Amino acid sequence: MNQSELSRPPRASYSYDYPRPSVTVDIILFTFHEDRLKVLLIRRSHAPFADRWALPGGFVNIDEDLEEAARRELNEETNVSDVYLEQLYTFGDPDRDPRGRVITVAYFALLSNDQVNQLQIRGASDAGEAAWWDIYALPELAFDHARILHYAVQRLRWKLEWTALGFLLLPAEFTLSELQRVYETVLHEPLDKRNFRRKMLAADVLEETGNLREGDHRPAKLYRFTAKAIELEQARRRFP
Amino acid sequence: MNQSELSRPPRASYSYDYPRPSVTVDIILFTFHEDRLKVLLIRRSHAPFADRWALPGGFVNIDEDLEEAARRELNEETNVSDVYLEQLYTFGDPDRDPRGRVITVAYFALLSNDQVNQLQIRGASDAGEAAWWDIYALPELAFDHARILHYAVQRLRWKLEWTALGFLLLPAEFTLSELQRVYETVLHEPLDKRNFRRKMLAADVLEETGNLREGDHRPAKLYRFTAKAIELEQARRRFP
DNA sequence: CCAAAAGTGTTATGCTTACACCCATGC
DNA sequence: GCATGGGTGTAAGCATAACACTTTTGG
Repeated sequence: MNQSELSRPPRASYSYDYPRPSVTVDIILFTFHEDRLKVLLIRRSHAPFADRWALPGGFVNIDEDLEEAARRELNEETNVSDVYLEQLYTFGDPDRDPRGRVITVAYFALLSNDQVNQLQIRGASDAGEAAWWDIYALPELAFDHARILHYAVQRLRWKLEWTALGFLLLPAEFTLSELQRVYETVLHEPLDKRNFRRKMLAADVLEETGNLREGDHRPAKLYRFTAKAIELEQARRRFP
Repeated sequence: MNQSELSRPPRASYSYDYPRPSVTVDIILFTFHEDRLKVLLIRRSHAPFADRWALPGGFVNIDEDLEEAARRELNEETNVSDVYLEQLYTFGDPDRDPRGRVITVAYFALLSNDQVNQLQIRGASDAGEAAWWDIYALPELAFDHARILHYAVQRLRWKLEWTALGFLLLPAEFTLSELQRVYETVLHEPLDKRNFRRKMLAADVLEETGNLREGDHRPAKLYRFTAKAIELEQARRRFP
């Protein structure tokens, strides 16, 4: 920024007299549950948009980093602390909140399937109820949250196409079919089983755990992601 | 955001009593000039970081969209109005500005070579002098601007690898060699001439203008980007 | 033995890469 | 005629996409 502004001598109005916007963080927390891609929403209990569903989030404290604020808010509302978080985009349309200027930094988060069950959603008091919603059957959302969520879904798709992040939505051990279902659900298109498996295995990011998923039918091998894969995925590189 | 926060009944402190950060935009304006990738920097005239170079930018007005703020600042300091602009990232480390909490939304901008010459850099008054700096020979920067700029260069590389944005740095008509030099400079690696040309032409985004660049040696065909290419580049798709 | 999901290979096509020489012009 | 940058083709390797049947288990 022209932070030189900040240090200009007082003229008509001193720099710090500029009216300041409020800054919030919003979190789009995705998970994969019962073959559905889900997002966590909170039901608003007050106007505006009372009873409408909204993304979890809240104010950034004055001495707190943005990502830290996102983690804190998420932790306050869901009790989860160990999630993948990445900054998505900053939305600052002056009319996005009817009560005043609120700029929001949106964060995109992935929660593994097994964390979901342990998860204790708080905030039933005045934050209103919280619930997981299927991404393909959403209610009407408050503010510009529909737009934010749409943007987040696009980003998630892109991530899955080019990185190995898919596993972050699954439990530590999973079958290739389960992984494929994640990809199919997120990308919203069917994938060829043989090609999917070959590509995934060729990427050299999976290893067999030695365990089997016993179920109704033929048992399936369980896999986990290798530590190497988790590093690799940080470096944004083409990847299945 | 949990904009529900905003509407919670007053408790210990009313929501709007939260101390608010300042919000600025910073612009990383790239161009390509004399075979160098350049960025516009402004010399600070006041503390902190007096005499250090910084990215252009300034406060977001209370009723102004973020991108609008970026365009306004850019226009105020450089007189350019028709640039490619895209949001880069939001930097919000509480200590990034020694004078207080300043969150900055960074924008990434591309200016074509021929716009550079017409460009009248203003702000010699108290914003200090402005200058184009070679990206590979930068001075020390104020605040966390080195980090922001580094991030912007990464984004620019990525853009060039996967989209056809390269032409935004060049004049309306250019030779394939000139285009190749842009790519080589930005990516910071040599490219094979035949492969580069084939890929570019195969992408079906260039057309001959019919004119030739006359020079010291054999004249070169001039190309322009097709209208289609400019649309296509919006859709983030693999591309030379 | 039947239903259901797991698992497995081959071929054709297109993209990527590596690589070296002739061409047109100005001086 | 020579120096300089403009311009061109081919072959090998690799990734992708399309496609159908057998295996293993539980009931």
